[in-house]
Amino acid sequence: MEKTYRPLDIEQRHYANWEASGYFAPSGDGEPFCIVIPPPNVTGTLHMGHAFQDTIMDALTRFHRMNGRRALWQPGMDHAGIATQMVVERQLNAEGLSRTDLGREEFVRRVWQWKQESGGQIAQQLRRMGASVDWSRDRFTMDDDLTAAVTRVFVDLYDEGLIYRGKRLVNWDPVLHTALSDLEVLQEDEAGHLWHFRYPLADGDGHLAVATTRPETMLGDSAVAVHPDDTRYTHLVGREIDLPLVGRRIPVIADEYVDPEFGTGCVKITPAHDFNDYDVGLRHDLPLYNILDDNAAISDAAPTPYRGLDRYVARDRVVADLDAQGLLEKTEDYTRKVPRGDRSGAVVEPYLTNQWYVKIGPLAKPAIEAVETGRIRFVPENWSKTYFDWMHKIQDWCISRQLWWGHRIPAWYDGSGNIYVAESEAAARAKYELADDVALIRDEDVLDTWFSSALWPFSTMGWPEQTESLKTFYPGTVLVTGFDIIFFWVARMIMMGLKFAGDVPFREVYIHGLIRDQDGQKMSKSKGNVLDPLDLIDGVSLDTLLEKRTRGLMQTHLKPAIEAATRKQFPNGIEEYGADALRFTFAALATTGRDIRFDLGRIEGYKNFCNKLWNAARYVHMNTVNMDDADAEFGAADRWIRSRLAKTIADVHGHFATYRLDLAAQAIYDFTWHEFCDWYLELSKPVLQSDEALAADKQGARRTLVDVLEALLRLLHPIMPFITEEIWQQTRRHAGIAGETIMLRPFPQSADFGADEDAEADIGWVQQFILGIRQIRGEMDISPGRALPVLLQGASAADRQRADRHATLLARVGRVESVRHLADDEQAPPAATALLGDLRLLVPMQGLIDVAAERTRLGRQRDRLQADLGKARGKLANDRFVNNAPPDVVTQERERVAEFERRLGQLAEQLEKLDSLEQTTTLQADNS
RNA sequence: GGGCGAUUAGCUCAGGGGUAGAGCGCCACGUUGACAUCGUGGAGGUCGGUGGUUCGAAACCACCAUCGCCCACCA
Repeated sequence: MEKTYRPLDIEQRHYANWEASGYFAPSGDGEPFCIVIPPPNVTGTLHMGHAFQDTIMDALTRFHRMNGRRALWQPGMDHAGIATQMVVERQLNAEGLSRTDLGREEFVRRVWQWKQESGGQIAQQLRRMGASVDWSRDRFTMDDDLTAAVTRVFVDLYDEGLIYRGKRLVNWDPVLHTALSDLEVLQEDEAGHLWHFRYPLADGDGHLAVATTRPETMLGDSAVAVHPDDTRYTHLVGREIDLPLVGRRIPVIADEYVDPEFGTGCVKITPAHDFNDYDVGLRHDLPLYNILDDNAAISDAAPTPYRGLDRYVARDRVVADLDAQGLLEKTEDYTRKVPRGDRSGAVVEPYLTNQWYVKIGPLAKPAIEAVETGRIRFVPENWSKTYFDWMHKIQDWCISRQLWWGHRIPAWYDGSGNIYVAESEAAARAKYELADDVALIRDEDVLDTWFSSALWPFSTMGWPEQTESLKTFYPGTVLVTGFDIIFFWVARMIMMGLKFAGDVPFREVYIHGLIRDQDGQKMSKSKGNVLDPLDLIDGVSLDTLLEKRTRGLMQTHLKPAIEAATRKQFPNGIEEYGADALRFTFAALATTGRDIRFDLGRIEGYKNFCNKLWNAARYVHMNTVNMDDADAEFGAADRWIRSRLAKTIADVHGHFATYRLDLAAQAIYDFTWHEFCDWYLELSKPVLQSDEALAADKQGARRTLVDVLEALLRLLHPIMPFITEEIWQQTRRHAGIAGETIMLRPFPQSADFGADEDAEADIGWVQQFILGIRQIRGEMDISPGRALPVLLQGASAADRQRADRHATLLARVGRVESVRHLADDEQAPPAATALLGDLRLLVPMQGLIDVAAERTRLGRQRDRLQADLGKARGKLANDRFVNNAPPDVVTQERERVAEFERRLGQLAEQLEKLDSLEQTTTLQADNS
């Protein structure tokens, strides 16, 4: 092995081998385990959120696979209707073409071509992350069989009356020219105005005032509403208004919807362009005036002067015209919510169109129950509340989109506008017994991308065929996803799964947090703070990083600031950390449900951890060449590390079971670094490097080194697959283990290594001994290389035994030159002191130790002890504590006080000696 | 307007009714044949504030502050 760990040399080699060997496919006959990947957009590239999520899913999959489960991580991609169509349309625009120039068929062909050539980069990036997805089952939401599943679901829902077509207000994106669902519309605060207009009463008896943020919509007003209990306006209800600019007579109506406290208490009602007004219109049977067209320009339904004007031009014109007529009362500054399409960013209009809807109530009810009854569990459980909140007030889902890329709606119309829904035109003719000469035209619309995503857990398994996969891997075990798509995706999968696959789609939903930058900001292209996971794996130069962060920037004025910030944070670019360090970082930060600030310090530290492991392995391998089957005797240190490993393994199992990858990572890290490397490796050296040590003892140490390392690699494999495989390929030979890959070896079990309390106590004593000596050495500035003589005072029989038994360890690891027991009546020489229970470790001072420094050191210890003692005594002096606290707590407190007192006594004695010593020294100095 | 979350060492974060933790950073010393991507020792926190429950609160409860997120039709 090389002296230092170099990730890039090894990672890609192993992945290629795993994939080629078919290791990712489910195998064996264990209990099935299944995770479906949240299908990334075909247009997408891997970002930090993916990398984080994929790390979690891969760690879980590898863990369960190693535990004997028939594990499937189902990969695939989403056709991403709007996003993909936008990408290809942009390309066309660059060629001076539009999609209408091409026509639908040719355009769709172009999209497929784009997908073949440049779609799905993310699949390669997933490989770099080490994702053990079963590529042989890769699926795309537009594949023929998945499309068939979509069509089938649509037809079944339609036949059952759960899909309907209706004309009502939808969120209309005037740039993309499509309807959007409520979820795809983001409400954003924007500065605007509130205009107060006077509307003259038709009988010439004055006017009333209305306030609006959208003056142009007054062209479509059907009424003015007041609150029924608003006595200011009771006399106006039932009278009419002369609508200015339009010349229409509209009524004044009373409706509970109006808030008398707001504005003037009079609301203009525009049923065709506002969701609330639409409802008011329905209640009062008001006419709808659709004054906009598909581009959100003023339509022919409005008076001639405004026709064809953009909505914002029309707004200015309306305000000016009303002002000219003296009808503008006042203009206030006002912040309002502006709805924008989440893809286009365009301001969305409530717009009257024909669309397809899913009647959601009957689907939502069982989906709510599934979570209420615990058939599906959210982790952390808190998120079920978010789920319920949304599900209880869920609205019908608008599923039609006026796009070309997507699953085309399986509905046909005849000349009279009758609708026929079936799997195909032929099926429709058969189903509805239509004559061949009836001309049918297919609906132009496609389905919301999320419609097919909702079927993902069973469509990928071959549904509606009752395939072996479906039977085995549905329901899935756990879904791993971000809270941002609980509504978009999780809820809809639950509804569709229950409806069509006969069961919940997964048993648990693990919700993880968002990856943010070091300042807690969301990573986004426009902020220029994006980190590319591949750059963390491979490293990147500053120049490349600057280029990536500023390329294609919309707001070019931010470029200098982004460059400056990037130069400041990454003056030398980003070094190469490797996929394992990145994965370990994600795992260590994966506390459930909480957002994560990505900290480069952490990944740096975990790369060092890789190096630590690497070098520990080098040491183990170095000492275990040509292992034979000679008899082995396990010494205390061997039994100790085995016991510690058993404990760690048990902890890791527990942490995986509760999805606490952070705690699992922490437990492994601590064991590896602070127990195996810091202690066991050091403790093994005296045995292995000694000429006197018995062959069986040496064999015991060798056996332990290689056994523990080998198990540790398996323990770590789910989080760090590459480095563990690389090392394991050597370790297995030393350990005499068969098997071609660590991936398919069993996950360690606690019982493989027994707990050993005696060994833990024994080595615990050795550690305390050595730590005591080290502390003296460190604080007294004694060279680490210098071996120290140690005197033991007040040793019990057990202390004597241990000191003898572990003399070699103390000598070598503690750098102790000699250990001598002071006789009971023997006067201790001046010495630096460490306490180990009743035992005192004395390091004679002669020529070694500065008396004043030792006194300061002991004084500090004494102060600390006294503070603790004071607190403990205070508690015991409190009757209410003694009477009310649990007896064991009181006992424990008494023991602490005794312990503090004993140690304080020892320290006081030592300090006294130092005092007298110093006096002597001073005396001598005076005399000379 | 509702709801949720966060606030612990300089930074990033665990923890959790009785003794405050890790990594990074900091200080000192150190080339002991696994590792300087390291070793050894050390410094550093009245756990956001106030009140309550309790023998005991950093932890539980209430309120407040600050920050963040989600949902919602006030023109």
